[in-house]
Amino acid sequence: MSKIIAHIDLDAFFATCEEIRDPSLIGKPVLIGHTGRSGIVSTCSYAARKYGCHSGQPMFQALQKCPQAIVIRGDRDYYSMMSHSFFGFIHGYSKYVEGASIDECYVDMTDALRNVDDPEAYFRTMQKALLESTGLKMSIGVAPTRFLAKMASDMQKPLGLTILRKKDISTMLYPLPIEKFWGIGKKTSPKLRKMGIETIGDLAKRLNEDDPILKDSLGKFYETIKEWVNGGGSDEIDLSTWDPKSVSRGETFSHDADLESEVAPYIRKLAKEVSDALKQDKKVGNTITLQVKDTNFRLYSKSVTIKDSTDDSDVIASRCIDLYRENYIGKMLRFVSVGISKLTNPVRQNVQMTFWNYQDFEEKDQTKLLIEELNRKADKPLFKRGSQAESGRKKK
DNA sequence: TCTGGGGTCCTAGGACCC
DNA sequence: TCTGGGGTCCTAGGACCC
Repeated sequence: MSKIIAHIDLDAFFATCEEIRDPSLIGKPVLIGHTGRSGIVSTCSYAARKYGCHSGQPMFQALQKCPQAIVIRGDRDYYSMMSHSFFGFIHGYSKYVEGASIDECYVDMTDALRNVDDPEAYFRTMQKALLESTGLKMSIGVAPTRFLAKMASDMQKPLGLTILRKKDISTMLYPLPIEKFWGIGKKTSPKLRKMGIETIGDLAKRLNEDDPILKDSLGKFYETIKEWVNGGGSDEIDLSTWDPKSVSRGETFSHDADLESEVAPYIRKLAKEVSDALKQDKKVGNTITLQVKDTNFRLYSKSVTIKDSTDDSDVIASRCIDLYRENYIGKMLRFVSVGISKLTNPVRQNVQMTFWNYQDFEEKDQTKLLIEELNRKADKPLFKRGSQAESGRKKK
């Protein structure tokens, strides 16, 4: 018995939030984003889309297409508050909700629909209830797997409802152009087109023929999507709360720069923001990454792994400035970002605490006894090949 | 026409250890 | 003196998504 997975996506979320706050905007072309140097459209209303505006577009270009558009900078705090009410609303229908971004989620509706005769009517009522209570519009894709639900929610918008059953894959999914496939973007799709793959159906055919050339160019993704196009793949909802694996902040300069004296203040400011974010999340990290973009948009990335994990803004900034200095390329740059990864929770430092105790014992010449004791207590040996003990000993 | 900023995951080569 | 394979970690870069 297959599950019923819904992928729910809010339509033109940021723009709709603005319409809710200021109803005079309803029906007008609205662009969310900033107008400054290299500003882009992050979302736009459906009225603006009629003029050829779309997200990711440079702002000046959107304004050329639609000069009368209303530009709004955007208000992350307000949008995240609206996002909370959306997630609260969805939780009223199912406890199996996985947030995929600020405006989209996967929901296991199997239990919720157990005694429902007309699922379509049920989802329509749900859409209406959200619209009436918050003003938000959602498009829903319903399918037996996450992938199919995601593809389905995009088939009709706004306020769309698409039910995609396994038996309908060949008529509903296969005719779509390859660019619509989730996970195949602007680099891979032209490659596939060169191989004669123009639709998702073409891709499915080649996958099922076990095309070795295709396999070679897709790597690990090959096996995954082979399942997907045949109606397989995950139908699990991950209920764990989001646990960031990296934190970064970046900024485009007000004018191109290359001198350390110009770049370093940006690095310090961004390092402070990264540090604040780490502290708020109660995390520390030990791989520090500096990224810069040159004027040709080439991205360079340099990183260093430090021994002691940190959340300190001075440590992060000085490591990044070192990286900048060591790798100075003498090119004009337009963007810099500071990031940290290999994050851990410093609360979980029991292992280290035990280790300090271990040092006390060491002085009493009971090292071996204690290591044995610790290893007995832990599922796995705490000290692998003595390496952890080595690095810890130097700490003093 | 000239392209933001925040993330995730994958790949591939080199160092080092056993 | 020449030989090997596997595992893990680090680094850089790339593709993709929202």
